[in-house]
Amino acid sequence: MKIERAGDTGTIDRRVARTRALLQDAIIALIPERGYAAITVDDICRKANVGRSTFYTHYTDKDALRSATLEAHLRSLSREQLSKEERTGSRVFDFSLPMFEHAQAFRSLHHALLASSGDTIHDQMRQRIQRAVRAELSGKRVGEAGVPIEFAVQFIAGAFLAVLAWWLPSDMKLSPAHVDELFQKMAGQAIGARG
Amino acid sequence: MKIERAGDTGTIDRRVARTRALLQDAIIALIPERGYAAITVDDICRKANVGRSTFYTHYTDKDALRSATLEAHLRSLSREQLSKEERTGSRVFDFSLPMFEHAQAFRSLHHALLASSGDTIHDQMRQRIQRAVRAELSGKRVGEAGVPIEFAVQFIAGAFLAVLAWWLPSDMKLSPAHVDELFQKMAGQAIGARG
DNA sequence: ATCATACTGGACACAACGTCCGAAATCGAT
DNA sequence: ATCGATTTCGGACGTTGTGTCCAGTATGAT
Repeated sequence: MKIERAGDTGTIDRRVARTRALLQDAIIALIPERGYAAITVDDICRKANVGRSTFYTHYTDKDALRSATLEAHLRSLSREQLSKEERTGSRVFDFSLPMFEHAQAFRSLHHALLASSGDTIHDQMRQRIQRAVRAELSGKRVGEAGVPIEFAVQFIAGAFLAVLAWWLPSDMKLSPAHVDELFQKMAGQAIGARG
Repeated sequence: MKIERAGDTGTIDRRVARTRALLQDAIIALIPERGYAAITVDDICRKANVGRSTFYTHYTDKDALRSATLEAHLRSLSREQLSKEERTGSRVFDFSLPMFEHAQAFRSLHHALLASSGDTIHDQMRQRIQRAVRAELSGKRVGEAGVPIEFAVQFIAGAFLAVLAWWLPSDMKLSPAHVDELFQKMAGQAIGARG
């Protein structure tokens, strides 16, 4: 599978393509090693065998490189999806399977971009929520079984955090009780609780 | 409501308590202004009217301060929860309502700690997923209604990302198809789709 | 072969970090 | 009120990483 890299629009000097590919590969290789936050531009350049000044002719930032790398891969993913005919069967969401498959194929990439984001805060908060969910879920048996408890924990905790983050800056048009009601409803249905 | 701050164990010199409180308040006030990543230790100290060298006698890092601040608030939250008797009614999860309420009361704190995490990657990825979910959800009408579509989008997208992030580093004992099946099941139930 | 373009490597100023110290201020206890 | 212990202050220091610039060299396109 050929990965298109950021900036492939139109004809491009081979040197440019080469340099960008080297840099993108380098940052992906580096992130699992020491975590994104700890990486310096110099690290990337040494790994890629590219002059540091060259880096700045392509990307303004470490962030810019990361962003471009992610974008390129997501683009190639969408393209794959479009080429396949979508066989919507009993499934509800079509986007997820291709994503899981792509994640498996480009494991190190996804791992680099998702897991070790170096975001301590989110991790701290997330662990707290996960513990709470796990505690409540271990009592009730989950759904009609077949769903590993840890999967359900991740599912619910992730949903909760997303909802919370969405609700917070929204001027709180919904009351806490109302948001909670919505969350309870969807979460309860998700784990197959009898309402 | 009195917030316990990190390090309140035992008797503490007033100066220490004062300094830590000032620093914690400062970082919370600062994060919404320019985003966590852009804040420097010097910024925090100026905002708090605390000498920069003093900062380092209490926290090793900007991260350490942030972490301690979050930890202190979460502790105070758990304490509240314990003091109230838990009236488990038809609700499935007990942790969520207190969390939503706390989030409303300490809005700026939560907003500071959750929303503007400065994590460009997650945001980029998340927006992509949200778009996909929104597209698929706008077709099918959500559940038995009553649930705003955007709420459902956040819920599902958050759950998906959490599951993906959990599955990735787990050596992939589950196949993509299997993980997807689990996800489809819970997500489908969550939006009240007939299986 | 020639020209345009990209890469190099080193120098530069700058910003922020984390450490250290003596002097001043503040606390807790007598 | 006094005194010893502790904390805070402010400033200086070396270090690291950033982003810019330039002149010289290498490489691709035609």
